[in-house]
Amino acid sequence: MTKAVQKRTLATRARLIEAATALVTEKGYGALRVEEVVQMAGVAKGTFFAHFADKDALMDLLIGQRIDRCLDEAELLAAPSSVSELVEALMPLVRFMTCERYVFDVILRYSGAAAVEEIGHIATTFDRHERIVAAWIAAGPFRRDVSPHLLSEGVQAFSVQSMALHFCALHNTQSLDDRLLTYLRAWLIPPPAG
Amino acid sequence: MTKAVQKRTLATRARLIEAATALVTEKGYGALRVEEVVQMAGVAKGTFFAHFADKDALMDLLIGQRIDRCLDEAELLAAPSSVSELVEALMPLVRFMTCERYVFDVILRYSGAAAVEEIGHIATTFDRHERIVAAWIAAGPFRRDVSPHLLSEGVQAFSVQSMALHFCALHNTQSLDDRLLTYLRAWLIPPPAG
DNA sequence: CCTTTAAGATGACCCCGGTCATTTTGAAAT
DNA sequence: ATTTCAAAATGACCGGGGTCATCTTAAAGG
Repeated sequence: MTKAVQKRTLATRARLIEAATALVTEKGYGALRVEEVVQMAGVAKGTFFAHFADKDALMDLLIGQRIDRCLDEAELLAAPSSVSELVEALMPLVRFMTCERYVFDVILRYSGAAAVEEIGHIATTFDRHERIVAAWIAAGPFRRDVSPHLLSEGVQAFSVQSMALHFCALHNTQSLDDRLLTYLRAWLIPPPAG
Repeated sequence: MTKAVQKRTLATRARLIEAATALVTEKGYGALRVEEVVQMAGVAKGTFFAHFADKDALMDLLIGQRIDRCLDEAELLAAPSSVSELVEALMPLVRFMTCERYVFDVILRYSGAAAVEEIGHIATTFDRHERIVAAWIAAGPFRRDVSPHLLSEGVQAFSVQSMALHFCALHNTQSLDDRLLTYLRAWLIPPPAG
């Protein structure tokens, strides 16, 4: 009964994504124009919007895919055994997320999670990332008075904060990784008893 | 020599802001249209952009003003003596920031701080907020192994995280203040010695 | 094969933010 | 008063995202 989707549909969709990917590779995410995508894919503009709710939905897909590849690599890593190793492990993703201001904006908009009906790719990757980091934390020498899950959410919060300040005119004295290191030491290492 | 600014200029700018404020009050921030603002103010469209770099710059001003009023009230409060009192003190601002999805988006975009040349209103209010909270923390029964400044930055990070998850389809089981409370307990209260 | 029909594709059109060559205006200099 | 000129205002225009009535096509039923 769910056999309504035609072969043609998938082909068109694939061509759109292929064209978009090529254009992003060539000129970056922020410079992507729907007009150019449909022209390169050889379809009409309306067709684009039959496949994607809006331009952001395509961005969500493309960026989500890239993030997923980062996470694939992250999963191969051994659990970090110190905060600085953790920062090291987080950096590939952080670097992608800050490669363009526009990319960071889209991610913020979609991590804080899209429309309520449909859950986007980026929101899904945030979940996946949270689980990976939680597993690292559970295996490492970090505080144990709260759950790895909560600690992992905190790592995300501090990562976002570090990235936001990285783009901020008021606070670009410290480097992104130094700042993240400072935050995560305070968050993950139990202070000496007092 | 710096006497180039005419009276007319200030009057026009005031009319634009007045019109925008009225329209926001009537229909919300997300529904604001530049076209309507200039019509109500009785000026041409081009004039708007002679006074504001873009629509976001006006939003930055309007939202920044509202945040400043929240902070004025926050400054009158006594320093909170527990995490739950702190959350209580933070909530008025948090509630405004989440009053519309659009408002939260603008704030994220501008707290992460606008163009590098010009520092926006919102970015300035984030700084002010950080100082107010740092003073509260310094006066309260919170951990002392790291600076109030750093702790305050963390409070902002967790506030943003809580608001983002509030808008997220995947994570709206817990209420915003409950979530913030959980984060801040873990952040501000030193875990028992171990 | 031909008919039927719903999924898919189309492109003219709209909306709205932002630009810029041109015109108007205020006030300083003569 | 008149001239001058830079600041301010103007509105036709553009770019780009998004819509929708209409046309095309794939494939199921006869």
